Amino acid sequence: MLIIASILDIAKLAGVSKTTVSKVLNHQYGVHAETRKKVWQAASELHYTPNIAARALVTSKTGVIGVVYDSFKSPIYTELAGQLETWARKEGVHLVFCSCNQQQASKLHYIQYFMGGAADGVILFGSAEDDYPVIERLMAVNYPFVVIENRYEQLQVPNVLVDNVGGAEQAVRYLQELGHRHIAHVTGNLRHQVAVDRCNGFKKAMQELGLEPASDDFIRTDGSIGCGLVAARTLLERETRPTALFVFNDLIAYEMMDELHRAGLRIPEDMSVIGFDHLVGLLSFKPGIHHLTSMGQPLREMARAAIEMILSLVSGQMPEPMSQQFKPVLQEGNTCRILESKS
Amino acid sequence: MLIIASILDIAKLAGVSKTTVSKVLNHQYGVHAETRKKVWQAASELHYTPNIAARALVTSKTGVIGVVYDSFKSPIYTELAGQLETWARKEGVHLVFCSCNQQQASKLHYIQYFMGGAADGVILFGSAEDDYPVIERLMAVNYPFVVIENRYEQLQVPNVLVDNVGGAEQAVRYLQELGHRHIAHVTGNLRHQVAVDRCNGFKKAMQELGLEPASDDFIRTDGSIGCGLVAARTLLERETRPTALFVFNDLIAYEMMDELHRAGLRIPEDMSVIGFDHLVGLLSFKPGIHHLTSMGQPLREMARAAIEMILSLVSGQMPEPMSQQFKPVLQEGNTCRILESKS
DNA sequence: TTGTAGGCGTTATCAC
DNA sequence: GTGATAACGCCTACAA
Repeated sequence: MLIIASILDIAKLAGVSKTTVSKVLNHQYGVHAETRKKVWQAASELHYTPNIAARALVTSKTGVIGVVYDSFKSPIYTELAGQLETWARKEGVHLVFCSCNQQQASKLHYIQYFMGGAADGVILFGSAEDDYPVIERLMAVNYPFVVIENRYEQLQVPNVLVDNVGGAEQAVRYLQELGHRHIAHVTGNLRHQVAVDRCNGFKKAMQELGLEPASDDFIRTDGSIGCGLVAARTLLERETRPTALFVFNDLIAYEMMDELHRAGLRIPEDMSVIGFDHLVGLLSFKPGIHHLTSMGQPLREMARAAIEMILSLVSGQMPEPMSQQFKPVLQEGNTCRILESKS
Repeated sequence: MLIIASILDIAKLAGVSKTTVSKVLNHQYGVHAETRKKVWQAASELHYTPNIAARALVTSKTGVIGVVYDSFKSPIYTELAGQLETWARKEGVHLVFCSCNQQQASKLHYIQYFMGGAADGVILFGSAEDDYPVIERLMAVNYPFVVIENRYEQLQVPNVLVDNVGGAEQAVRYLQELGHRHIAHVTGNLRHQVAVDRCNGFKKAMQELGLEPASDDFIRTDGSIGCGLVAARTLLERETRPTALFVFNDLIAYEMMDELHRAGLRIPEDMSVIGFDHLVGLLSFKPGIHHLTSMGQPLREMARAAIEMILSLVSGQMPEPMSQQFKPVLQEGNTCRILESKS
């Protein structure tokens, strides 16, 4: 049987009242040094652990922020988790994470768990458009939340985002400046706003540069593990191939390069590739050769912004500004080559 | 201001008592269909969210298990997180994760958070020897917990582990069968039991095979990101090099291969490498060439065992058996070559 | 300096 | 079928 001592137990053992114990435990003034010592003595003897559920019930504060993921699988997200941790620690709050593995029902459960007193607010990670009900729920009761990497067209919510459109444009322009004219785009899961934005950025830049992409220059994927292989095979089957690829993210890009390599294509000689995310942590242990050129996300700053926003919301203020957007930064590797003009 | 409705609010709106509302919400019998409808109506109107803190206070059950990590950085751990999720869902419980980023104080805080009513039990992830205080605390109050990938010599605790000693032995034997005689071991952080075990397995197998490793055949690392580079350089400086490496884990192995490759060594022609963990998820997007031979961990089974154990503990029974050990499985890639005997 | 009493939102017991 | 009432462990006036 669980034998967790309560304040009452301490009070009995120390021969004082509950109030006195509470005061001592919370480091408040107005208790005799002698008494204080007795209380601490009793507390440690009983291995006292405060019942935060009960405490939260009366103070309605837990000092904890919940973070809701779709999945822990994506390395860029776990990277961001580390950054969030860092800032949270600096601000003196704690973070607990959960992953709903794409199950909307689970997501709702976790949100309710947090709303119901387990956390003071939540950070929601970029996810599907099916999130509207969740968001509406949160807004209805005015529970503090911040969204990372996801926009909701009709709703004005506190969010931290990356300029995916701009980043995509920048990637295309970079390839164009290297001399590429025929550029294809490998999409992510277009049910996610992130993927839509990067795709739109690609379209926009191509149009502005007068490079009309053909319909088969959009290679669609669902962003799942292994989708890069499929995309690569699709590409390999074509009779005329682009000279460069702008790929939704680094994971897919790596998978594709792997498969293209296997088919005998050299990178960047036969195909230039630019990704998105700049997964440095992982890059460090990948056997040589390819250091993927990629649009990097300023994760540190994003994490900081998210923590600051949620904390101001928790303390009852509207964050200023309500929404922050960060610019991706091009990180050059060795997977894009200068194309000599052959025309 | 937060406006979360309570049962009392619903009761007022529906014109019934708190008790009745509670019964309806918990799907209990003995309420008129009419009344039930009214209650649900009022609940949804007020966006009712149950206060799990208050509920936990009276039922002392949350339906949630806490999982405490040292860090989310290790891919093998996030992989395991996914597996835990899967089994937890099957069993109808939810999981929340936290990472203490090597900060012992943080770890204690999270444990207390969970013990104090936020979870029914915790799963502790393989970590440092400094964990004894935490474990003792948990045992003192009889709070349900399971340890994954960590042993405590003097304490008998419910744990799920991998036969690291046996796995290391198997790796060495494999290399020996391929003809290798001079094998070096790159260690992990020897403050972790896992690293000590794999090192001991290496020693044991070498001894049994009559291959006495020299003292500089142990290349020590602290397991942190980038340590593989350092290890590789240490290796490159030596005048006589081993023909094969047994590396603590895949991450370090990849880093080393990267650096060795850069220095002009070919793998497996000039150096055979075997790792530990078999990070398949990551392997899939690594540009060709090297598919690391590695000792794989049966994560699915481990996750299942951990969930089952914690649940039986939560329900008041001792898990049977108290401790489960799983055998690593050799996964052949293309980083180990057959050594022709030159003697 | 210390103690008493009330209430946070929920569930459970037991009358009505 | 329904509704008081008491607890769970904690904090915080306020009284002694």
